[in-house]
Amino acid sequence: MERFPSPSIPPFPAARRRATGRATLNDVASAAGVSAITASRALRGARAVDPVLVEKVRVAAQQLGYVPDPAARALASARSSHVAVLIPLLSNALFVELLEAVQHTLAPAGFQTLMGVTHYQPAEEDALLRSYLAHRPAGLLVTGFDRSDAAHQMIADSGVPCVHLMETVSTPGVYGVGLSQLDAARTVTEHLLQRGRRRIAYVAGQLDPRVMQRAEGYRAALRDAGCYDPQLEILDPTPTSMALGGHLFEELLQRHPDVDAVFFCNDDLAQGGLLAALRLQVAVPQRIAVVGFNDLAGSDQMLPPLTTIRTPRAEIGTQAAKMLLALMRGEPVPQSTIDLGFELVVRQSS
Amino acid sequence: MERFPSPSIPPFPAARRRATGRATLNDVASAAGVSAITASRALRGARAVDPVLVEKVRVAAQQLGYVPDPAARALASARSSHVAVLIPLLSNALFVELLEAVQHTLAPAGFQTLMGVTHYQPAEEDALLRSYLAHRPAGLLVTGFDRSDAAHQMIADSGVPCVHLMETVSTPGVYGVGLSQLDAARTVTEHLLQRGRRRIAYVAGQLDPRVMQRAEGYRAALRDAGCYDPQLEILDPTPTSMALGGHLFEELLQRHPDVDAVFFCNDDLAQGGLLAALRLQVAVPQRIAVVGFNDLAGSDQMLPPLTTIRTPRAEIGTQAAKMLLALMRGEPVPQSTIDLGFELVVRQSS
DNA sequence: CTGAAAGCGCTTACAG
DNA sequence: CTGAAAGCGCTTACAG
Repeated sequence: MERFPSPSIPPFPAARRRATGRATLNDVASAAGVSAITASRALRGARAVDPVLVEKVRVAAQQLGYVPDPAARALASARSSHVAVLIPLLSNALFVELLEAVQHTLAPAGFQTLMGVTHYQPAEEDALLRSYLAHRPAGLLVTGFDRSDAAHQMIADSGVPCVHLMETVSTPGVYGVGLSQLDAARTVTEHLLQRGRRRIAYVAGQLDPRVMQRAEGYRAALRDAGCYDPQLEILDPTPTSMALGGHLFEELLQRHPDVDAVFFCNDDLAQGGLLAALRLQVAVPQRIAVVGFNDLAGSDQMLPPLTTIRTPRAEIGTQAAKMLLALMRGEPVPQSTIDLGFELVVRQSS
Repeated sequence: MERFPSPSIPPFPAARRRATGRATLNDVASAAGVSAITASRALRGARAVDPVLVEKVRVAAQQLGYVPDPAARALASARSSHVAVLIPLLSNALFVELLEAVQHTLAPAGFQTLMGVTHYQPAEEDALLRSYLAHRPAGLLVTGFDRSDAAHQMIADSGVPCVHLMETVSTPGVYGVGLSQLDAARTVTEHLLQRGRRRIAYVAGQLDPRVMQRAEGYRAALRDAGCYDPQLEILDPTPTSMALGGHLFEELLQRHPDVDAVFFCNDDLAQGGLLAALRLQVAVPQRIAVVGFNDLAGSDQMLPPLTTIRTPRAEIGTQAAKMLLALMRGEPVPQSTIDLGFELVVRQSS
């Protein structure tokens, strides 16, 4: 009885294999009786391949449970299946909805979304861009047009197709899907004017580019009506929140007892303001009208329900992703800028 | 004068190059006067390399602006720098905070986060897992322990380190960071009992596993107190929202006029309930006490401020990411399960 | 419409 | 502590 039998059949050649055990394109090709490159083309649906062979390859891939290796594909083609999406913040529901729409559109097309949060910091955006661009993404989605020169340069140099979210512009060769923040702000301000308000405040947090564009819309409307008063602007760089909204609302009433309307730059601020009014027993809209921006979850549940501007962020995400898809595929893009507009939603707070 | 001068210097050899123009590891190696493999080891800080050479390589990489190609690295090492994170929903702020913490911990360690949203659908989770696992992620983070057999199998077969989020268990070999949803629910229910409430309702949406674990905690507490009444449970599979909370609150009051407290399974529901109470002029907490779960943004701003359970989701994200980092590096993990607990936050609604 | 060859930019596994 | 060779699994660029 051998305790340590020497194998009668020699072991496999001192394997240098580092294979993962998964089926490879070559496995599929030999199973289908074609070359690797034909299998590759058949699977990608590229170029003309004999339909009979395509079917053979399909079946073989199916049977072997073949899943293409994204790393190999990226290395060989110098382009990955990743799309990097840079958004300022995740704590603003707006961007969450934007992101979900993007992902929902990109995923079925075979692209993975790499999300990066910039926290409104140009330096963070630069770092993310540097890191993500190293991955040679197939496409890039960024928020707004304001960024560092270095960032602009990196994007341009990379040659990666890029679509800008949330704002509108008309610079040729620059792609974007959004709305005019200025026009929307002007619209809701004019709504307050039409309701007879004259002492209208603009209360803002975060002070990112879009918040400042809204400030411009607010100013334009009030200047046209001849009742712009810079004193009625409260601009706080703190990130927006319901708590901040309540706090700034109180501050506003103390500093300007004669104010008869407030335009909050974002709904979370406005919701906090509405709650503060309830706490302070300030009648809305009788004593003071309140309006917000974005129509976030809960605004319709407030007491009174909040008048606001509905922004089409989901549609922005979808359209931007579709535009990017076209750019990545080298297809023609009918228009480089899409303005999706906005909607004034009048509820009981104004 | 030649209109079409033929070049005196021959063009570069009919290049088969498909290079990207970026510096490669070989460029760095020759600039530093070492072999590619030594440069590779020096840059990764792996194995012992002569400190002098390490420095040379560092300088060369710096000067050439070398950025390693993740695709090549993934292909050669059969492991990417991606970590896939599967969460149920992005519309619940809880998961957004969890995700941010994860990303914040993983990014400095050089890992990219790939987020996937399952919408609480096992089939969607299976599809995401299949797709993400094809990318050979370095690690995996999933929410909870409930999933399809296929999903469990895929995770196990992949050999990819995996940490489970949000719940606690003690299955050996299974890694997790979370809290006992049952204990937390029991605690807030006991709080209501201590305040003298006896007709305590449980109002829930979504009905995901954790919501049902909370239901068990609620039942346990009430059974112990001898006042469990299954009639007082309203279980609605609809996703939670403030609007749903308001709606279910009204329904509850109509069906059970004698109810003296409500435990909402999530704060958004509770906030909606509180607003509905205000609208209906139902005194909280005098007529009815209201408590929530998670302590989401705005709960402290409500009227009255909401009593709730604070869950440490950011800390869960951080700890889980750290645990995963250790697993990915093959470092020992002191304990496979971390229970981060919870905190009862008593405000004026109870 | 199809294929043989080369190469993408790294790391593994062996040697020394 | 260092390196030459091979290979990861695809796609590109040429030919035919």
